[in-house]
Amino acid sequence: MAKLKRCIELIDEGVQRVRESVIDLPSREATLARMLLLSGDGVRHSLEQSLKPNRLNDSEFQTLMILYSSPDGFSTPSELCDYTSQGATNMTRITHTLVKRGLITRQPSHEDRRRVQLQITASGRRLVRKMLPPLFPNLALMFSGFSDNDKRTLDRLLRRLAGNLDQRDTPTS
Amino acid sequence: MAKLKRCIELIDEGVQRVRESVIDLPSREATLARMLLLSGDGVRHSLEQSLKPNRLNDSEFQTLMILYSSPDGFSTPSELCDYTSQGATNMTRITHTLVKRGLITRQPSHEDRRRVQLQITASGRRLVRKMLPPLFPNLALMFSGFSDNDKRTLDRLLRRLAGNLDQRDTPTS
DNA sequence: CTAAGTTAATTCATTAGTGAACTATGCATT
DNA sequence: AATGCATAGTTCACTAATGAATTAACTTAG
Repeated sequence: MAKLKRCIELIDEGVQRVRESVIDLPSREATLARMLLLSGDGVRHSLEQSLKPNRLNDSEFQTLMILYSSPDGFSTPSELCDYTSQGATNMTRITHTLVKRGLITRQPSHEDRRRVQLQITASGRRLVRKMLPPLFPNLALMFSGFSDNDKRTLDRLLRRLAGNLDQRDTPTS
Repeated sequence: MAKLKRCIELIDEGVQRVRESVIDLPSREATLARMLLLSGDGVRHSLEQSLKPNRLNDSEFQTLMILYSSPDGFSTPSELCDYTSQGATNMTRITHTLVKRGLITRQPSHEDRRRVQLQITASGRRLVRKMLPPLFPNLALMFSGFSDNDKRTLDRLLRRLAGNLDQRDTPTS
């Protein structure tokens, strides 16, 4: 990494050259889409660098954070799947590793015996409180040079993009 | 998928709740970072849906596109690694699958015998020209409702973000 | 009450991608 | 020419995530 700007230059050049041989190429949109892919990967990479000392990856961290922020500290695998856009298969693995590390517990639900109750442990809460503050400087750096207005605008545009992306897989027919 | 908006709502709620117990949480930045992760994943998912009928994933497609847009249709694995931010290991795999499908050729370089010359084939070019146009409507949908000004702004903000992310892994010390 | 359908979670096989170690070539210095 | 160092590409072992099939438990319609 540490060369996103260079990648964007290469995208610009590539799109430009493809444009010469492919008519109607929506070059602005193609470039934006590539930059969004790149930004997402860059943010994830930066985040995971910060998480690495604690041997958690992004999806494990996210899962732990949801349990942390849940009012009672409880949830279930399927709920966590919804929240994290992970498949059930992967969530099984994630929760197993978190259990193994003593950050959460799993026990069968009494109301619905298909379900599994997951709960964050005291140790899990402690880890979250320890991990969060060191992430803040990264976030600040990431958006350094962004005015309040820039941030609001980016927020607005990303929400609109999300709405549009949702359309795609919702066949309107 | 098809629920990015829902995920963003959950992020909003989660960040709000974490804010109550963690002082100094930069909630706006945290939300933006999560939305960028989500957007990147959403764009990739949408793109890969479109690529699937041709049994290519994003990194294979990207690799093929670079060879397509290269003036002479030539490149080398290490160059492709730079362009795609893929590791050399993975590029070995990617080029092997593209060769197997007859979309590119590989032959040892004469100038430098460590190198491998990769070249897109006529069949590879044909596939690219066939695949591109069906992607355009998706790109249009993705940015529907975006004014020219919105697109310019998003472009500008993402470039700035990329610059900031590059800082992170470049220890200024 | 029971048959059919749905949901929750898991297992297994497979795909993608990474890091470390290795081979071979080229390059620079003496 | 011999030594040391850097680069290009590969292999191998491993991690992360997905899709298909499976098991068990709940739900609903007849």
